[in-house]
Amino acid sequence: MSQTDHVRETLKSAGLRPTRQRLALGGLLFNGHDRHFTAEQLHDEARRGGFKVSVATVYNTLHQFTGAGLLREVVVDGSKTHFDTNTSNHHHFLFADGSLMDIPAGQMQVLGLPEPPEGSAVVRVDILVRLGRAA
Amino acid sequence: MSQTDHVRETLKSAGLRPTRQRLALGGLLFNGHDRHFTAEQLHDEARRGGFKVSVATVYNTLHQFTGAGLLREVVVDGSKTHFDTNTSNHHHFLFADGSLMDIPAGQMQVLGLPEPPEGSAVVRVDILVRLGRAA
DNA sequence: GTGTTTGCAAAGTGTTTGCAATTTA
DNA sequence: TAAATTGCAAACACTTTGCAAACAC
Repeated sequence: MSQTDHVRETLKSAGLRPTRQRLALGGLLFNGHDRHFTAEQLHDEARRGGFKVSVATVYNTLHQFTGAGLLREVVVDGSKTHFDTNTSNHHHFLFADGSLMDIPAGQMQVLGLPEPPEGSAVVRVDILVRLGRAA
Repeated sequence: MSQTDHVRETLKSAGLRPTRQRLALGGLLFNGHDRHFTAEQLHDEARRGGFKVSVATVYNTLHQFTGAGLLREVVVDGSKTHFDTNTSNHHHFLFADGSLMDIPAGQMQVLGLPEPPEGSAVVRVDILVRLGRAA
């Protein structure tokens, strides 16, 4: 199965029409490698690769992908929104330069988490490990 | 010691001049209760209390307070910046309505955190427990 | 064909900045 | 009086929206 077919298949199973733009952006994202990126980075990458996409479409597409469970948003600071192609349960290292690295949740465990207040339930636990230069 | 004197003292020990604006905003914040708020909320609160401060000054002041270690920023989503008067080591519950509640770090422990990559060191670990309505 | 998607530019948020006027020490 | 701080409005960065044209099925 070609890479294009794989993306086409991914979109179809997510209920998204395989438009030219979605195929192009999906081709950059769903290639087997986990990656972290912002809308701007993906837009730049697409244009450098010769694909003409508007910023608005990149944003729309990323939100559609996220809504379809193909991407996850990662909140690391107030400015840009970061997306992650790894949608499984995991956490992150945040490097001093702003880049991210996944930490598989499997090897981690949080002890002592208090019960959430009456009427609420835990939806997700996000752990962000902020890193600096070694001492 | 009056509340005003307490704020004045707090500012002085942080190396910040006790200007009218800082005293007013500090008075709203450093009253013994831990609170979470955004710049806009604090600005509204100040004006409702009859104090005229510009948005720019609220932002400047919050950043000065943060730089002086009197406040902490809490990242919960890409939109607004949240500030926290609790500067000790702790984590957060994020309710469905966007409000926050502190979780003392003392009772918590994270197991299985991998070593940070060569050349970097852990600066801080932030845990955000996202809550929804109970099932 | 018919409903969906795109692109553009304009509007919207939240936040920062430049600079003259004001205030503090 | 000298240096720090404020307020305003304009500038900013990122993101969303409205709507006609283009496209997928």
